[in-house]
This record gives sequence, C-alpha cells and structure tokens, in this order.
Amino acid sequence: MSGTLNKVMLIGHLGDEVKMHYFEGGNCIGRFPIATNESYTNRQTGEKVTTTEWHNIVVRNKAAEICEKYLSKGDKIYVEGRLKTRQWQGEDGQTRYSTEIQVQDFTFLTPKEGGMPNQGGGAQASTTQGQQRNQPERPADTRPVQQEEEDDLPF
Amino acid sequence: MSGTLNKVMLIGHLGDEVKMHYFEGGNCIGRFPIATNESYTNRQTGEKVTTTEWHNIVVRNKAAEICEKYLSKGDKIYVEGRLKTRQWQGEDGQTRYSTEIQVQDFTFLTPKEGGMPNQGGGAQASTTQGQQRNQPERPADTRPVQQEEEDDLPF
Amino acid sequence: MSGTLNKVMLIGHLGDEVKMHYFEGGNCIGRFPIATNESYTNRQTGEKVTTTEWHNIVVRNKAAEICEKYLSKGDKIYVEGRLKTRQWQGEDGQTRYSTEIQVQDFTFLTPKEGGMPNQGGGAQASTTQGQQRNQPERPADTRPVQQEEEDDLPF
Amino acid sequence: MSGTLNKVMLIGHLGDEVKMHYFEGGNCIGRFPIATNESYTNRQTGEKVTTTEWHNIVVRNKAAEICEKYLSKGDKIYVEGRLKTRQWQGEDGQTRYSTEIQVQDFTFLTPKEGGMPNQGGGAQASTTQGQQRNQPERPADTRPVQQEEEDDLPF
DNA sequence: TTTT
DNA sequence: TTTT
Repeated sequence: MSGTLNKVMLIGHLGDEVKMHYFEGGNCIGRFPIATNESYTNRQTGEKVTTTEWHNIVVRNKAAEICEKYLSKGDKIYVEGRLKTRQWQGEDGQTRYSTEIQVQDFTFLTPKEGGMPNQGGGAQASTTQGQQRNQPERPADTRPVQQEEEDDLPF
Repeated sequence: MSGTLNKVMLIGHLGDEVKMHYFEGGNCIGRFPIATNESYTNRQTGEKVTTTEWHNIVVRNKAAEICEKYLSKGDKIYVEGRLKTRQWQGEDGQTRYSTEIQVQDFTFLTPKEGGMPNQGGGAQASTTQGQQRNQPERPADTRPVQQEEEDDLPF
Repeated sequence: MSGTLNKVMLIGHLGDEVKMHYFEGGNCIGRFPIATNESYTNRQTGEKVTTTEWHNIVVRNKAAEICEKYLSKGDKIYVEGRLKTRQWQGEDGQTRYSTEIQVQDFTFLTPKEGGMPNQGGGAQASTTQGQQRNQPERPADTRPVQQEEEDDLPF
Repeated sequence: MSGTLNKVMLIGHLGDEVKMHYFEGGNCIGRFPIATNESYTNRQTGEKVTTTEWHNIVVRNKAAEICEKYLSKGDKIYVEGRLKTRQWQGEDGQTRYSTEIQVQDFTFLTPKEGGMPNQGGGAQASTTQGQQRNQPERPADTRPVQQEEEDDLPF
C-alpha cells in the first residue's frame, strides 16, 4: 500500500498568536493560522484583486513549544507538512470538516533583533527528522526538534 | 504585498471518476477526489495503522478535459496546486468550509496500454504555464495545457 | 511521454549581485549564487558543524530584470525551478559539468524599507505562469512575470 | 542560524541499477541515475523537442539497501532530498564538481506484480524521518527507513 | 543510461 | 560568495 505523497509547503504570516494545548502524558500541540496572498488582474474590469487564503497550522510537542516561544502574530514563516482533514460533530449534530496542515518542518523568516533564535537575522527552527540528537537551547541555530509522529494525540 | 507561497503536492489514487461542470462562456472545471495513505505503528499496541486522507481536486478548462478523458477511478496521479478553502452556506444557514486543491500542474502515473496519452508507459499531461504554445493531440507527450488562472470562474 | 517531475525549491541568501547577460534578439538571463545552510552535530565529537551549499541560479528575461533591479548580495529569496546540468569543454579539452537551477518562480523574502517592491514588508516578485497579463511597475505587488520557456536561449 | 531551505523533488526512471558502496563501520550508500524529461515546441521550427535531464541520486544505509533490493533499471520512482555539490580533484589536478541529490524520502512508482513491496500496486518505501520505529519486512507497506543524517560518511 |  |  501507499506509494503516495501528501505534502504542503507554505510561506505566510501568522494571523494570530500560537495557541497551546496540553495533554495528559506530556504531549502538546500548538495551533496558529497563517495567511498567504494571491494577486491577479480581473480580465473584464482590469482591476487588481488580492485574495487572502488562511491555513490552519498544527505543530506538536517540542516544535510547538519553540513556535510558541519565538513566533508572534505577523511573523513570516515557512512551513512544510501534511494535509489532514478532521471530522467533528457540530452542536447541531451535523458533520463538519476542518482541514489542517500538520507541520513536519518549519523555518522562521522574520528577522529578530537581539533575540535568542538568532540575533538580527532570519531566525530558524525546524522539525526535520533524523536530527533529534540536537536539542539546542538556541533553536534558531540548528534544525533541532523532531516532529514526532506516533504519539497518539487525539488528531 | 505577498512574498508568500501556497503549494500542495500530492501523489495518490482517484477515488472516483472526474466530474465535469460546464459554465456559460465556455469555461469548465473537473472535480475528483484522490486518496493518500500513511502507515505507522501504534506505540502502545505495536499494531500497524493505515490511514487514508482524501483530497478534493479541482482542475480547469483544457486540463479538466484532459483529466476527464484519460483518468479513471483508481488511477494514480501526481498533482501540484494551491490550497483554497471555499465557504458556503449549509441548508441550515450555517457556514461550511471545504478545502480544495486547485491544480496548476499534474502528471499521470498509471501506465496505459495501447492508449493515446502514451502507449504502455507512464502517461503524462500537465498544465505547466509557459507552454501553452503546445496544444498536442497527444496530451501525454508533453506538458500541454496551461492552467488559466483569471477566468472568473465562480470559485 | 514523460510523467516525470523535476523540481527544486530553495530559500537562501544571495552570495553575489545578479549578473546579467544580454543576447541578440532581446533575450537576457541573470545569474546569481544563493547559499543554503545545514547544521548538525557530529556524533563522535559532539561539536556542531555548519555547512554551506551553493546553488547556481539562472533567471530569464523579465524575471531576470526584476531580480537585477531589486535583489542585492545578502538578500534572502525563495526560488523554485528545474535542475539542469550543462556540459561544456574546459580549456584542457575535458568535459565539465555545471548544475544550475532554472527559475520558474520566486519570491523576495528580504523586507525593503521605503522601496518600490513593497514598502516595509516581505517583497515579492514571481514568474508564475498564467499571469503574464500583469506587468506591474511594482513587481512586489503581484506575481507578474512569466518565465518564458521557449526562447531558444543558448542554455 | 539558517532559515534556509534546500529541497529537490523528482519523479523519473532509473537509467541504471543501484550501485552499492560499503564502508567500514557498517554504513553504506547506494547510487543510481534517474532521468526526467521535458518536451517543448521550438518556436522557430515548430518541431517538438524532448530533452532528458540526468540526476545523480544518493541513498544511505537501510534506504540504500531497500532501493538495491526493489529497484531496477527502468523503474519509476519519486525521490525527495537535498542538493549537494561535491568537489574533487581530477587526475589532471583540476577541481571538478558533481551535483547529487541526497535522498531524504522516496516512493516506488512502478507496480510490481506478485512481489514483496506490495503485490500488484504502486510499491512504496520511504526514508521519512520520525518513523524509524517501523522496520517492516515489507518495505512497501509503510514508510520504514529513516534516512540517517549524521553518520560521518565521506560525502 | 530511463521512459513514451 | 550569503546568512546567523
């Protein structure tokens, strides 16, 4: 089975702060929206139209904590992950769907001055797998945190 | 404005036939679902779990017609595009959301024997822009169809 | 024929200015190097190692002119394109190879203050196809320039 | 440091068998070439031109062994990785460059009948990190092998 | 050197 | 040759 690929890559700005949720057992996730923009010119009217697309980003565990610590509303970020559509029951008993990007890798693109993640440059922190040996205090200096995948979180 | 990126790349199998919708003015879109799979081993139980993720694919105009002509349920395809979440009113007056992948490029990955798109190999057709000069009868032989973007389709 | 994919996506910093080359017939290309970094911790020694990878970027025509106008050494950029390995004869008669990224799309990631491409934000300009209708004076406001593909440039 | 991205994604056919190299200490790498194709129509002559691009793929350790076992010349594969340009001295004392794709993830796209990796479907095996807990005997059924990154291999 |  |  498989031979499939499910990949999303986004560069956008945070529309809100990272919201953390903690679970029993020590796991946690962070959620935040990011916006991407498209501009085009309407053929008929000739006017330029800009549209904004909002994406629901979900990060886990250490990566979530790094995002919460270093990301703020308005910051630019590169995010790579998987599309996942969750299903849930509305209060009215109807099924609702919500599509999220489950983050596997990310990189901060807003320079932070005088800060930890990297003073005065384009900060970075990432969940690239295979490098969980690095658990730096300075997340921006390396691709530190592995995005763990099998932690039985309820999503 | 912008400096953003909104990109999705999928390899998966069609869960159904391509459904066409024609609009006044000559535009059309095709819709079909594709499935991607993930497998992992549950940490606690040790059992292997396979999950399927479904994606709503939307293709436009010539690309839609090529997909309708050459793709069937079960076929494997590579699809590249943009995430777009549409909003609509349910019959109950509530706002619903549906996230789609608006296709910009694609490649058939199921070999077709004795067929047009390419006899006995991995067929291909694609909406890569910048090559709209090619309008081949044999879509698999090239990246023929431009995915037009500004056609004021209602989505 | 085909059913193949050849895609490169980079975020990095310019190691030098954009070098333009003009051809008879009006075509032109711009070349510049960009650097990406990887950090990892050496297993044996425990020391952190940072390596830099250099990439040869090639942009064409209008996109090249936008890059030349708005990009400077040190700027951060997102670049998407195709891998192409050129062959050439060294002075010693030996065949040499050089691998380049032929740009299809790009986005400026270094904020420019008070400038054209977009005052105080993450500038952007891009060669996305299908939008060659937009030929803005302010490239950062939209994805303006189509990366033309069939212009018989000598590479 | 960083905030950079170095990503390559290819779908192509193996031009040769996987060549293994074993190192002291138990590490190994596999190398193989894959071909991607582009077709376009020459503007002046109107004739269709097909070009082939060759890519040097490098896989490590368990992933290399899976590739060697299940891939053959002509097979189609999806490969994701990083660009890396190696430098070496030619016999004439001149510096030569060779650009490789260091694989991080892959998926077999050639259906194998009656075989292990998955009977009669699109086989798959992959080095996705974060899932090294799975070490299946049937590589196609899951994303089994982690592409280890810090093993001090000489490349 | 692949594939169609 | 970039960046932190």
